[in-house]
Order: sequence, then C-alpha cells, then structure tokens
Amino acid sequence: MLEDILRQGLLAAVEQYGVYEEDVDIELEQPRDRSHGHLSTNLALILGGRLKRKPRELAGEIAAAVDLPKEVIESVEIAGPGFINFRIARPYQIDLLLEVWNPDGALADIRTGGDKRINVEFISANPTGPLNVVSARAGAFGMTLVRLLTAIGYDAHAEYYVNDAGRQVGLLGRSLRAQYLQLMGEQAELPEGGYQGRYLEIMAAELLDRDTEAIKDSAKAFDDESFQRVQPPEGNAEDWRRLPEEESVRSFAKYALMKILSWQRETCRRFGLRFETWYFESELHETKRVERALEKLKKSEVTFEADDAVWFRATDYGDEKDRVLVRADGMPTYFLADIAYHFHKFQRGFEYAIDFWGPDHHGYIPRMRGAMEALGVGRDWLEVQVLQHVTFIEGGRNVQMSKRRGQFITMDELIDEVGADVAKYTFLTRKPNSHLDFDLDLAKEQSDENPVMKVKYAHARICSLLGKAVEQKSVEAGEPTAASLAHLADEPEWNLVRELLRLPQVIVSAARSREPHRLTAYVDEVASLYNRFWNQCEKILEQDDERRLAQLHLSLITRHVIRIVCELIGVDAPESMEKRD
RNA sequence: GCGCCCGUAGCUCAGCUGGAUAGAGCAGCGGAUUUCUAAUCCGCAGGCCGCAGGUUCAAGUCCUGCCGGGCGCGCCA
Repeated sequence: MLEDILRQGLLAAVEQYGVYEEDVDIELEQPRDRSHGHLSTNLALILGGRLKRKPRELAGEIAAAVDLPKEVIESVEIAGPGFINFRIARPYQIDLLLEVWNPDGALADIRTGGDKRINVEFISANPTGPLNVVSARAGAFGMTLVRLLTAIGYDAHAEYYVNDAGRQVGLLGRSLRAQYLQLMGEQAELPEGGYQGRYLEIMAAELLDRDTEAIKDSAKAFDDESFQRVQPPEGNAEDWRRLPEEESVRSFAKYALMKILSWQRETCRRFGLRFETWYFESELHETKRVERALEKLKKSEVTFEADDAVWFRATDYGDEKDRVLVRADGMPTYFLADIAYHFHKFQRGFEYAIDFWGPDHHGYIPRMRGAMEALGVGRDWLEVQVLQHVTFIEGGRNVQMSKRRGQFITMDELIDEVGADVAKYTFLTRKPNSHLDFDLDLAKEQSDENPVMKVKYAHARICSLLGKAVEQKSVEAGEPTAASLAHLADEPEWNLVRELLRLPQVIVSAARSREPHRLTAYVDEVASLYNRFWNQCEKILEQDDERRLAQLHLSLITRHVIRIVCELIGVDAPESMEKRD
C-alpha cells in the first residue's frame, strides 16, 4: 500500500533522531490545495516541538533523508510551516486508477466489515396517515447508509417498525368511524385529538361503495410474509357500523391500518426504499415479548414500584429521571414495548443496531441505551442517529405541519412535484443533524438547476461520447490499461484522475461517519472536473488514436465512479438526457 | 431552569473527525460556444467563520463562558 510505503520511508528517515515507530503516529493527509502534492505529513511539525527544533529545518532534513522508490513518489518537497509534501508518480497514479476500475481492486479492499450483521431502522412512522416529508429525509439517509455499510463489507439490514398497537390506532379507528357515520347522516363527532386529515374523509367515502369482496381484494397487496398480520376486518363498513362501539372502532381501525400501510409501503417503493423487515409492534404483545422483557428487567433488579406503576431505574444508567414501564392502569408504556423490540432485535442476531430518530426523541436516547445495558446487551450495541427537522418553505413562508390536523406535505406530493431523485439528492447534500430549509418553490420550478442534474448530465454525456466514438470513429473503448492511460497528458485530465482516486476513501469515510452527504459533495466535484476536462481539452474524438483512447478510458472510469456513487445514493444515472433548447 | 442541535458569502449549505491563502451551489456582474448534448466552461465581486477567553507549532474545527435561533424535558407515541 502506498501509505505504508511512505510511513516506512519516513520512519527510517527519523531514526537518526532516536524516534521509532512506537513514538509517533505518522499522519498522512491529502492537501486541499493541489499545489501541495498528493499526500502530506505534519511529521516535522510534531517532532519539532518534541526535539526542540525548528519544524521547517527539520522538515528539510527529513525530506532529504527519506528514501522512496522513484516509480512511486516522484518528488518530496517541504512547504509552509514544515509540511512534507509528496507527489505520486504518474504511472503509479494510473496503477491506482486501475484499482478503482477493477472490481477486485480498491473497492474490494474496503470491504472490511467481515459480514457483520447490522440492523438499520428508519422512518418507522406511526401508521396513522400518509408518510410526510420528514420520513423522506429519513428514508434517503437510512437507505443510503444501508448501502454504504454493505459497500464496506457489512451485512446491513433495513427495517421499519410499525406501531400498530398503541392508543393512536384506536384514535384512528374512532376518527374514521366518525367520518363514516357523518357521511351516513348520523350524529357523530370526531374524538378529542382525533385525526382530521382529508385522507380519512376520502377513505370514509370509499367505504360507502366498497363491498365485502372489494375490501378483501385490497388486502391482496399484502401477500408477502412481512405483512401476514395485516388483514381486513370481516364484512363491510355497514357490518362494522352496527357492531357495539368498541368492536366497531376496532374494525374501522383495522381497515384504516391496512389502507395506510399500503400507502406507506407504496410511497417507500416509489422512493426506492427496500425494507427487509416490517416489524409489527402488535407481534411483540402477542408473543409475550413485552411481558418477558419486563420480567427480565425485574430479575435484573433495575425496576421498582411506586404510585401503582412499575419504573425502570434509568437514573442508574445516566438518564435524568426514572421512567415508567407499566402505567398505573396496568398498560405497558411505549417505552417498554420499545425495549422488548430492541431486545428482540438483538436476539435475532444483529451485532449492532442503528436507529434513525427525529429530534423530538433525542431525550429518549439515554433511557433506551440504558435499558439495553440493563438487559446485558450493552449500551454501545445501539447507536442512535438524530435527524433534525426539515422546514419546508413555500411562497416565502414556512409550511407548518401537523399530522393530527392533517396539514402537511406528503412524501408522495414531494415525489410528484420535484421527483424522487431531486428530493433524495437534496436531502443528501446536508448533514443529518443540521436543520434543513427546503425551498419547495425552488425545487419545483428550478429542478433543472439542481446539482443532481449536473451529475446526471455528466453521466449521459459520457455515454453519448462512447457511442459517438463507435459511430464516427469505429472505436470501441474496451478495457482501460496502463498502456492506454499512459497517454493522458493535460492538467485537467490529471486533476480528474486525482479526484477519481479518492472514491474508496470517500465511501469509507461516509459510511463510518454516517455522513452520506460526503458522497454528493464528491460526485459533484467529479462531475465538475469532468466538465472542466471536457471544455478545456481538445475534442476527444478529434485527437490522434492514442490520446483519444486514453481520454475515452478516462471517461469510462469517470462514468464508473459516477455510477457507483449514484447507486449508493439511490439516484438514477441515465444513459441520455433530453436536450433542452 | 436543565438537555440536545444549529450559528461560516445576499440565500441554502460544505469544510474530509486540529493543518498551509476558508469553499460550492443559487442570486449579481463580465466573458467563451455555428459544441464529442451549453443542463457546460472561464473571470469578477462578495467573509471580525455569532461574541469573549483558553489549549496547541497550528482552531471554522477541541475546552469554558456568554449572545441568538430551533427542538425536547408525560404513567403520549
């Protein structure tokens, strides 16, 4: 490895000062400024203080003493306060570039996860309405993280938790029932705090025309195993209406749940989200996992009873308050069910779990990790990524959202209006824990100006170029080789090469830091450098054979890199784009 | 009051887990193209990196304290 070669060389060069491997951690970084070479070390700056020497002088001595193979490093220079900068020989850069191209090369080397199973849970919205745009941000991040982890060798598993057992579902049933009764001309009031969204009115209206068979048919959307438990209630809306109130509510709730889950699932599909598992909270209750989790906590002596409730000693695990597990009325809290859920996740064999939560749940993190510690799973087993809110701006003002009142922008609307790719890309240009202002007007009207288009266009342009090479010059690019790429010559070409070489480490850093926005920043830069190359160099097809082939191969590798990043972020890289006049 | 997040160009945000002259997109101004798809490229302008201390050879980045904004602090989920 390149960095090992440099480290060895540097270590040998500093032995004269009595500095050995165990004394110093040699840092190598890539300077931002191209004029500072490809790699740089601050070694002399660090040793300067320790040896009471002027860093710049020391750097000069080290640079003179360091002995590196010329075919790898073509120059060693000192600069600034005492940096030692290395320039990689061009033939060696080509070797590295071919490693990026080769499927068994650099991208295989970063698969260091050892197929460890990691569970990534995201969205997990309540099944009480259509998914809104907040879920879209979570979806974009979660899915990309799953793919990133897979890219670095983990067995990552996307999961969606469905809270189908709480009070909200009852409230949902009561809300739908009230809507339906109103349509039937009966006196019925929406329950206190009930859902008022228009989607429930529409759902109620549909029920007027729906017979028993049609209701059964709509359940066919859920053929697969994950959704076995989503079944429609017996009969039709008229039957449910006549039932005693409790049962009636339950039937309406069951129907509403089924409908909403089918919407949510379809929305996820449109957004390119694939969940291996949809995990239902109701299953936890039915299989007694909630009770068993409670028993286990009790046995571990981390609970106590007070005011007729059962509490978890969360303060022993770094939380600021103790937390209720079982309410005075005997009902388990959401927290207890969530403990059972995460414990079962652990039992299902995941060595690590990552949850994406909204900012309103951040106070929930210490108790949840504390509970995992109390259960012997360990607090570090669970990692929680907090996604900050998205503020949508339309007509210059904030769009306030409330699910209860039914005022929100749905994820479907977002997809309809700006497109899934633009939405995903936009979300992924921001850090997960930054607030995000999403200007809908801008996204709608000027989606052409969106940076994602630059990337798509660069990809399409390369496809077009490769086609033209065959049509006009009868040149099939074929496989890039060290011999063909040896004819790269101009600065813009080498600047592009330099950026392409970064792909593997960009993937690793994006995955490890859970910051997928590094991918969009990177691919944007690749597209820019390709465009610069395109404009500043002579026309590729008009070059002599050797130059042309070198440039076609460089284009091919650029396309490869763009494709890999686009796949990671879930954005389509088209073969061609419609030309705009 | 306590906790978490944020404060960088007119706007939206990066700044690679401490490096060299702080960047990009959009908006503004000025150029290039009868193009291998200009959805592009080149140039100009635009900054007490919220404020004040501290650590360090080196701070937008780490620590402390303020200021300003968002969110949270239920036997809700």
